[in-house]
Amino acid sequence: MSKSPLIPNLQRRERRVLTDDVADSIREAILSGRLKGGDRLIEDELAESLNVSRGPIRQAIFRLEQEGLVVHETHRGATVAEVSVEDAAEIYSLRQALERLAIASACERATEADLAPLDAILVLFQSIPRSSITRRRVAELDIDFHDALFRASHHGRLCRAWEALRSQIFVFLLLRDGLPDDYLTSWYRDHSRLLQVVRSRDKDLAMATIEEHIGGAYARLLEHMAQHDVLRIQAS
Amino acid sequence: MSKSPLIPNLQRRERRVLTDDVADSIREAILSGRLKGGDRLIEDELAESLNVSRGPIRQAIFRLEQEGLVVHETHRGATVAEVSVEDAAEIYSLRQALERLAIASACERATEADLAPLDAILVLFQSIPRSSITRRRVAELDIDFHDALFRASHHGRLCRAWEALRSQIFVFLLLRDGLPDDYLTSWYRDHSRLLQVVRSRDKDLAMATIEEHIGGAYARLLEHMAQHDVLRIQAS
DNA sequence: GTTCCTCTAATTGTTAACAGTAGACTGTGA
DNA sequence: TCACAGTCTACTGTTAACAATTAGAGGAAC
Repeated sequence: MSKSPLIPNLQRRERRVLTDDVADSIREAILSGRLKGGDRLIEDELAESLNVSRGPIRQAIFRLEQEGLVVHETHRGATVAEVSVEDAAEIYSLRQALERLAIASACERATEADLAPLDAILVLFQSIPRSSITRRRVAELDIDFHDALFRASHHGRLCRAWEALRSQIFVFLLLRDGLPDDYLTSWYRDHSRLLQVVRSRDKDLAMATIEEHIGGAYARLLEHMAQHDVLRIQAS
Repeated sequence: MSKSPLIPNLQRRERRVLTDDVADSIREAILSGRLKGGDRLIEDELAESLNVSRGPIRQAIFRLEQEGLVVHETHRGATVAEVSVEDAAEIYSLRQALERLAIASACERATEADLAPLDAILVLFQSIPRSSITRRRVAELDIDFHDALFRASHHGRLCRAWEALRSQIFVFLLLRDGLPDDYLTSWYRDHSRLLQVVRSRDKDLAMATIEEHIGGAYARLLEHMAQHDVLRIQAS
């Protein structure tokens, strides 16, 4: 019962509501591949399997639509979004525009306290034994790093625009299966370089660095999609 | 490539649903000033005055939150968003990033058919007698013009990011009361220049032009907010 | 065989009643 | 006067039943 010791940390824990849990469940089902592109999301089915009524389900679907994981048509229902090469182009070009602004704002406004989480993620990454690391774990750390970067920009609306893209990027990060050693080393090098240019407070350098960073990620994604038939990740 | 002349205007007429009407009503109430920053949006009140149940009201509130016109807190209800000078900085910096990408994409991908609406808006603007023009009408044409520009970018996700910002920009456009003649002439000159650089297909020139365009709008807004106490548009 | 219609089943949109929470409002004691 | 319980009220979160819409299966006309 005493979930609040005297004064633990004044973090205002935002109250969780059913919709939050439902959205998390469905999102996880999509990201883990249990739900594939094109699959229909039928409110009654979800309601029964998650043991809630349709109200929270509807709201969760609406939220996931904002995240770009779900497509909803009036009177016709919602389906899991399918991603194509064109979607990748949209997602990464928009991402580049957003991250450019994020890193520029971070150069101006980030405090050392804002940058500490970025350091922490890099340290955490290094502390994971290479043998036990997974594709999913790297993807999570990647998203967490950029999350922290957006937060360091102190730009609420920019963060929300990023949140509308984040899950879709995560989908792409999970596409590849292998984790070659050189990828792991370049991951660390690239991200610590990002943090370094923020600390340098050189906006132009920072923007150029992150443009190359995102551009590189997009190039690798395109290459991967060309090799492994991209249509596989669409509805079969 | 004629666009299916057999069946003329088979625009996919999207079905309207109660939530759409409710969202329009509340949005209009906010934009027209009937609802002011800080005002509470009480579901029962809105439901009764609009003669619908709370379900559609709730969905509409979440949609307006997505548009940035409303702030919602769990178990605490929704209020009309208040805008400050800091919000203006966020909105215009994000807008600049989005429009930069939009005009660059439009340079690459817009067809003449995509640009026709832009021409039409300019012609329409010129056709309105200067005596009967209103601040609101100019604001609408302004938003319509940029709407069409985003559509011409053929970038769905970019359009959705713009939609999350559009209404908030509209609020700022309505702030000023006067409509000096030189503003009207510069409005036309600036926007026809935007259309012109898209037609030139010179991405760098286009991005530089729109950066100046948005930057100028932001500068005028700041000046206005400094003169007329900005706090007036917050909750009194 | 094809085209059109009708009907039906599945599924979403809407409503109204119920449950739980946060903040205001009392009254009490120093 | 203030601090602090307990209670109350107004509101949001949730549910389940009802209404409206769509897609598809079958059947009749040609």
